[in-house]
Amino acid sequence: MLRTHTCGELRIEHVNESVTLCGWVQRVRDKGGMLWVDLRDRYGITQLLFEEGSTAPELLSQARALGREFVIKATGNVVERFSKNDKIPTGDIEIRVGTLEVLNASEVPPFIIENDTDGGEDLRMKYRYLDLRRTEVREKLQLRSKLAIATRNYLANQDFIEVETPVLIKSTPEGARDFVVPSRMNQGEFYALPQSPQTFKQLLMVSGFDRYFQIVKCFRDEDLRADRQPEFTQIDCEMAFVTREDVLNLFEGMVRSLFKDIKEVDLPEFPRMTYQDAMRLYGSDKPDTRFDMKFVEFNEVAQNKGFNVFDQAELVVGICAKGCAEYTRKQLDALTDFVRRPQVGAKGLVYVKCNPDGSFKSSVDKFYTQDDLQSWADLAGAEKGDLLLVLSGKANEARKQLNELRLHLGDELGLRDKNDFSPLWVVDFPLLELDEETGKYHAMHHPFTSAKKEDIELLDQSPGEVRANAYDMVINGVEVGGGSIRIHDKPTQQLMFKHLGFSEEEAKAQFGFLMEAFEYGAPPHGGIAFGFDRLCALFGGSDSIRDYIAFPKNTSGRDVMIDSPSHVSDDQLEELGIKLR
RNA sequence: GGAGCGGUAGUUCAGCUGGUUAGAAUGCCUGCCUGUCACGCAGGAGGUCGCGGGUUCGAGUCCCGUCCGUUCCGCCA
Repeated sequence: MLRTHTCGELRIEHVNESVTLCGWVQRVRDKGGMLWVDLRDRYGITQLLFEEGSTAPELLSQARALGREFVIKATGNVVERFSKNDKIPTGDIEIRVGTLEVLNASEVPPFIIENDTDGGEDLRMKYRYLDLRRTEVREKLQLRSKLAIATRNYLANQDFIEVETPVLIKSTPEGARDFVVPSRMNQGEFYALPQSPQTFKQLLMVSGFDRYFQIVKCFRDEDLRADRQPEFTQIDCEMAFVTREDVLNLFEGMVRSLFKDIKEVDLPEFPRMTYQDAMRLYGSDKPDTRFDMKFVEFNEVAQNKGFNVFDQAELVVGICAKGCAEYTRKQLDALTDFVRRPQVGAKGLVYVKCNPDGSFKSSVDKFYTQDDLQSWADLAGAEKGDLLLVLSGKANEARKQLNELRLHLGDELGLRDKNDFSPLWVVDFPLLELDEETGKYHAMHHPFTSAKKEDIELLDQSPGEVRANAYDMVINGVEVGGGSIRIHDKPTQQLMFKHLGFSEEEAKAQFGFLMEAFEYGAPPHGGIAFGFDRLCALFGGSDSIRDYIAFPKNTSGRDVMIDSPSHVSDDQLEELGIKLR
């Protein structure tokens, strides 16, 4: 070992010990007769001292030549500081250096490697290895590591077996675009990288593994977002001989245990909300339940009073913002502008101020009497001092728009505290979703999801109404995980493929192996997969998952550090039998 | 594929209605300083205003195109 201690562990009781530390020069403070060096490693910072008179002149000039991020080894005595620093754990002591060795010099870094960095996102990504030296970023990866280890421990204690599944698999047309890998030995053919190990974990159930999990990389070739990377990590889980309740209970237990162990947070019991209720009350299948502001439908009281916009709308829906009656014209205009942005797409926004004196002031006073507005307020449970905000239009669109407004208001009113955690299960998702462009139905979750028994007969008549045995875990409006009870017999799976528009041949070509496996004693099974990166970001209180990934990609899917993707040589293409346009 | 915002010193940014030599902070370099810890003080170096075209007597500033970054919509079984 080059060192006797780390830069984070020396305390007052180590005084008079001779120690050797290694690390990076964070900063040099030259006070003329005295000179200090902040020496940093991942454990902390320890101050080195050089002093005119007591430090040898050669050593002093050696220290003066140090620059930021030099890697050095320093040996000396631990001494009590003359003036202490209570901001750092090692602030009571410093090292009076006797010998100094530069292990490696450093160029001046392109940005300052401190928590309060001056580096922009782009630059930090290009020099990610420097960015990772910053405590703030390092701690996020440490959190990730702790979460992964705690997850493994929890599941191992529950008799889960971790199994690795292949990364070079088969492309399928359903769902997200696949990343594709050409095969040299089978020219003209391609592997695909898995979007999830879905079929493999189901086959493991057929194999009798009973309880499987894997913390596994998955890949989707779709456009990126702050919470979406082309390669991401799932906690992928599957169990045999279980009901939906078994799955929900076990993984609610897991997440509760993670919060307890890592954040010392006791989560409440996770309420269950149907998809239908989630959409009706929050306009979202992943409602942020940290704050209330549930939707109120005003059709009964607002229609047929002569206000054309509402009269012609399928749905008139609003929210009650507590204590916001004092919003100024400017603030209301800003909210209107917010919902009219193309990303939200509402035509307008109606407000009703419930004044402290019991009167009402609204943007539609021309059409509604004070009594009318009183009935709105009654319906919404609005009190004096509250503000009603109302949208209208086609039901689905109006709900979606109001959801955006609700979240925006939640932010504005400080109702979305990062240290609050409000979990729930959203259950009974629709099995199928109508694709407006093609007019065809596709699986909302995936084609292996089973339908609720009582809904199966609707499959032919009104496929859109069939509910699935599918569930999402939602915390603070983030879809943390999702899963389902699967189909485990061939006829049902065949029926499902038929409804998704697969011909028998297509179904067999793509998933024949799975259906064949179902003929050899497949047990009933179901599971769940958690977005591990999102879970980490949630624990860390971030909206972006990027800092929880050691080497993430930018929004164009590029790694700007190694500069990938990149062209390959003509020889490589030749070998693969690929010709570029 | 679409929309918004951004691109000016190593870095983070300012730069008004187009007008002389493009600024600040920080970092970097030099000097001074014996208790600093965001040390302080004095001085200095540092710019293809993303790129291309246009309007104009004159463009960092206005217009068009393009590239890059970022946020969102579409997309994400």
